[in-house]
Amino acid sequence: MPPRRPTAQDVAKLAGASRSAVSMVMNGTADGNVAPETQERIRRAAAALDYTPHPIAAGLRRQRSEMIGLVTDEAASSPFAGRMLSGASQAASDRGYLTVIADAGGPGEDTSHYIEELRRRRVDGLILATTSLRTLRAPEGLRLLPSVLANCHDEPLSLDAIMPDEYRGGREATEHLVSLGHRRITWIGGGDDVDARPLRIRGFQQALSAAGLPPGEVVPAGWDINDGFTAALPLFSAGPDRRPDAVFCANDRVAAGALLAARTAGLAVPGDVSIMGYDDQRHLAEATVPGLTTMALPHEEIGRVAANRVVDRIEGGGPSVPAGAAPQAVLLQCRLVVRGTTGPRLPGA
Amino acid sequence: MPPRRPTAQDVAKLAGASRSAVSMVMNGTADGNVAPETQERIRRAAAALDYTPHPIAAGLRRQRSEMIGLVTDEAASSPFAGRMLSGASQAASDRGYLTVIADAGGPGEDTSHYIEELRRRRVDGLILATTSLRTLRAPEGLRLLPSVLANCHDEPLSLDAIMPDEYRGGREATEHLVSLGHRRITWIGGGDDVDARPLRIRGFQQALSAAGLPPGEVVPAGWDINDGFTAALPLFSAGPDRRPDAVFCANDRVAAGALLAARTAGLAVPGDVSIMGYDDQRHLAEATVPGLTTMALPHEEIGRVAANRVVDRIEGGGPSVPAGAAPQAVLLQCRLVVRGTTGPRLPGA
DNA sequence: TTGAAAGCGCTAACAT
DNA sequence: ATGTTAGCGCTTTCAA
Repeated sequence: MPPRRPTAQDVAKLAGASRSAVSMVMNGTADGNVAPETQERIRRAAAALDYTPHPIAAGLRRQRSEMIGLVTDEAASSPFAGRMLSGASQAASDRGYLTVIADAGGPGEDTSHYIEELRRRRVDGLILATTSLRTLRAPEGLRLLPSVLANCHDEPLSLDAIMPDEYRGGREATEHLVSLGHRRITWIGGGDDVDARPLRIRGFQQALSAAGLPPGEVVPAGWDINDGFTAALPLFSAGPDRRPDAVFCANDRVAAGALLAARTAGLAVPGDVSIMGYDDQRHLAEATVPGLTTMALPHEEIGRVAANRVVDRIEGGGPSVPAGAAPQAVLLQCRLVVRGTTGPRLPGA
Repeated sequence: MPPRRPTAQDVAKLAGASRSAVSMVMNGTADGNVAPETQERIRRAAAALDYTPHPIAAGLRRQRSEMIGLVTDEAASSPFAGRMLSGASQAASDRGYLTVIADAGGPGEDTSHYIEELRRRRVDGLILATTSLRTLRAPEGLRLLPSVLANCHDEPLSLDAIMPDEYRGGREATEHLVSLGHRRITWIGGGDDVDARPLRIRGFQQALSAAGLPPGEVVPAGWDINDGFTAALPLFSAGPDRRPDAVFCANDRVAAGALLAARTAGLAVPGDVSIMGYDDQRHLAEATVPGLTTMALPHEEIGRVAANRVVDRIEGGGPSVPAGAAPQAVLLQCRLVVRGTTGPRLPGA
């Protein structure tokens, strides 16, 4: 049974001061209101009793819970959700907020029920985070308290949205390949179901064009290892003068399949062909032979930035978007992670 | 700005009843204390005002927060953490509890700081969850309120621990291979750094022995794709009469490497050799060609069971372990997921 | 500079 | 069967 915890009253008694003095000392509002030596006695008494203020009582008084809610669509099935959660909870904790979570359990699931539940619990702010980048209609409940969208946005933009800069990621990944001397670069994979794909492809074509190269070929396929394998095998089986120098894969799983296809076709990676992934999926990208070069999605940072922004809003005191200020989409940079699947083409190849 | 929410007082006034009657109606303790028609009026008034009780105020009065804390060691870098979080938060929510999270950020990190922080915030109970199965020294703070360990345990057992039954998983996976007619089965992978490995291997040997087969060969290696590849290649390159019928891999990444090695060695899977994984790592096991047969770790269920047990303890009112009752280790079954990498050996092979 | 007092919104014991 | 009252532990205003 939890032993009874000391209250501010106990501390006041031990220090020979008043309850309010204790409160001020604990909240840092004592200077100029409480004599320094009284402050010191209070601090000592608090330490002696191992006193910490009761946040629920304080919250009741202040009408704040010092909690932010994090609603996810499918934390369970994503290898990325953990990074966002951990980034957000870290940042929230650094600013004195607790993070409470609610997971809808699936990508299509309605999150508004969870949002209402968290509102009922009086969270001070909300983050709605999706596992893969998407456009959605923001549930009305979000508008009733400070909130931001993470890895998703609504159209037209009515709430702050924190997202990866997929366009720039696509561009910089391609620039990496071009800088290695590759000229014939083919895009592989990805269906039309994910918002990120067209952005990455636009960046891809943009980089090629900026380098004075013709548009790259785009081979559609799914998002899984076998899709990458199936799509890449015929490309790699073509003659040396007809096959690509490099492939830019829609994600790391597709890249893993392409890697497998290269091996099957008897091509050396990166000697004969370079392979670029996307996502930096943990326990996959670093676990292939050789490790995948890839663009890392900044999930942890997305969580961090989203939490900080919500807290800013809470402490700024306004609703999600301050009256007069337009909601903002914040694009965070993806990070190039160079491992073993990209390199210059070998002369002999 | 959040519009001012109605209070029990407002509802009482509108319904022409007393505050306490409202309280009882909202808490389901009204029957026998409040006249049925008054109850009905109160319910209607509450609905009209869109009233929901203020959980912080209730918590202050009841000395309960209706929150459980979930402390993880490295949610960010594990593909499995999400499943535990989502199982736990789902179960907690079903029982009226909010889940608050704190992530230590790394496998070696000290969690006691986070446990103290959550205790300070007056969570009613705690779950300490690790990303991979391990033995640890339970931080003292856990003993001060209802708590359980998830995916880990202490030695000697002083707290309830919810874990996968790795021994049985190893046994049943092996039984699957044996039932397909395989006789020469080799274990591949896994270092001594993970508690799960010896258990899985014990199950493996136990199943072989129960089938009247000699002990299986154990080839140590790491836990990643390249480790599996490196370890499997020489095995698969041996002559048909010297190579294994099947390999049981320490985890799915090792199995993915073994699959690649089989392809490199020119072996058909499962025609020439069957490959068994472990973990059911999302976006890997189902994404290889063919999909990996594997034992799924019951992470979601671990989260669910852990949360339910904590809530049981909270509502039972005792400390982590009721006086007199021994702490309990609960082993949850792993689930065999048959995909494409296991099957009978083809006659011609 | 200090301390007393009034709640925050709710629940539970008590009086009617 | 109903309403009244006394806090839960804290913050903050106001009077001394």
